[in-house]
Amino acid sequence: MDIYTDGSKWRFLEHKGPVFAPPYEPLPDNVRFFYDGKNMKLSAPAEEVATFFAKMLDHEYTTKDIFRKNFFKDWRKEMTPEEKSKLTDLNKCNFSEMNEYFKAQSEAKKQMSKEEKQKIKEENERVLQEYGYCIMDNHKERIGNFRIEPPGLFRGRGDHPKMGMLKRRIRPEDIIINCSKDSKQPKPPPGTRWKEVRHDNKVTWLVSWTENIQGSIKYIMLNPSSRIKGEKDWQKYETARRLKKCVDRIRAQYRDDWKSKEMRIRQRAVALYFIDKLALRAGNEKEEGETADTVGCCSLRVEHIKLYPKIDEQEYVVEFDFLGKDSIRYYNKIPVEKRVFKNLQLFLENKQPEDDLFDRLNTSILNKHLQELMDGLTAKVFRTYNASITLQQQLKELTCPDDSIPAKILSYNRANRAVAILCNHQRAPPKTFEKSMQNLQTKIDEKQKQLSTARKQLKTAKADHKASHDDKSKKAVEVKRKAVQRIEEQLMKLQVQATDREENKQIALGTSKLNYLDPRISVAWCKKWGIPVEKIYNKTQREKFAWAIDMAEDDYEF
DNA sequence: TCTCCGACTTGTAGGAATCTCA
DNA sequence: TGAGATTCCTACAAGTCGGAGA
Repeated sequence: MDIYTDGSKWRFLEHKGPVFAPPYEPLPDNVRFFYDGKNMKLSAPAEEVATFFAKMLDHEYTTKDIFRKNFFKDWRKEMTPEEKSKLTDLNKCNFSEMNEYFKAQSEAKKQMSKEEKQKIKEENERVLQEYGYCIMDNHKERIGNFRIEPPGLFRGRGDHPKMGMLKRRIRPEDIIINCSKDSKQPKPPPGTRWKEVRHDNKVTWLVSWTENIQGSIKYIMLNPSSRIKGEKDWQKYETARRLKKCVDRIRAQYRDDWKSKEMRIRQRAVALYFIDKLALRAGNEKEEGETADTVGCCSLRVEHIKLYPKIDEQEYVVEFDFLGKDSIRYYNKIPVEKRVFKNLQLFLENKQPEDDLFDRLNTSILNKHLQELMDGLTAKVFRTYNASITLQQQLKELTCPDDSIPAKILSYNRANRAVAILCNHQRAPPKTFEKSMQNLQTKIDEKQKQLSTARKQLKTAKADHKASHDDKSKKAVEVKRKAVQRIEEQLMKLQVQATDREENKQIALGTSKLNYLDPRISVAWCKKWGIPVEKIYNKTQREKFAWAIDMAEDDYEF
């Protein structure tokens, strides 16, 4: 599928390098910091780190012990010896003037005149034009993230042991540039130099640096609309379609393996069943103490499942309760085949809650096995496959040919939602959720009042007509009848909207749409039912899925 | 076989931009 | 016309997976 057969990703690559975070601007003298009630002027490096904390004062993070502890430890490293000896207790630090200053700043920004805002916009556009594009082979391509991450306090998700640590400022000396030999090399800012300039066309990134919290590498890569990303995306869905062709065979095989004499094979087969049926992630091992304690399928522990031989009229029920990626809770209670249940009981024997459920299995073993079953098959392909096939099935099931366009779009959202639920894509309910539901309810109530008034009027009109039997009263009845009908429709629409919103309260549709659903299914559906593709994909999404919009006809089958 | 690292995909939060309605 | 609601978009964290090296 790659355009080059030797594993190289490009022949020519030219870009302008990254945009660095603006330098620190010291606070004006009237913005004070207090320690133990006393005003204290901080050195510039200490002040900068203090402002990171001050900006977050309203955030829950700053109330967490680990965050405070990590922050204070790293902050002290930036202090002068004098500051270090004075500032020994974070609880005695008063950042409130700083906090108010930044709030005022952002307020002022909002209040800027149209002209000032326009000027900023133009400057941003200029930077985008200069740094936001590169030439890869014969195309000008949009770069994804050409700005280097500014310094700040690390915000890990969930119970992250490193939250609050200082993310240091990235300098040109930290930066590795990747471009082709025959290109015009990006220049480092005056008086600085790059860490390295290399010409590696086996990778797709343009710029990289090592981040100081986990020691991992960060990259600048191309935008999803680029050829290189689009082709990879297409390839991903083609792999999932190949799985469709052999999934029955694979399922039969793992069901058979539930009976294996070998423990490792039974574990592998049960894990694969979960990955297939429940769309669980693979679950790599993680270094303890370096990250939040989260798991996927292969790293599930005894404490994450409960077995019920019989509960609520159902037999062989497994209850899952664990924190997955981004510390999102996965909770599910499902009946499984008797064999799976018996195997799980076996796996649990003589184990402590913190022991691995699949002690003879890891992602590398599982993926090696999958590779043997199908070329290019890995655990995550099941998620892609099951998501896409579910969308296709649901669309078939839910779309009514006679429905209006809004009703069809509602069906699309419901199909999308089924996938999001399968993949456990949750979101925090929007802060304004209750209020917006209330507003909608008010509208519904008003509509209902309107309806009952209209119905009364219809009744009166009917009575009038019965009494007079003239044409005029007959027409009046018709008019009122139409009015009732119209209001009924409007009411139904509002109610559907309310249901849709309620159902979507804790579900995030974006991730599945962007990463799991073969866009050709959606494009074909749009073409088949005459729905403008803009109703399904916004501008960015259409750019990302341009390849699919070009490619798919109305009869496309995943 | 195990560990570590590099490259790349997937994921949510939150701010910016845009829309909607009084 | 401006505030609040909603949608879009970016930032960047957190996964997956393959391969090198011991």
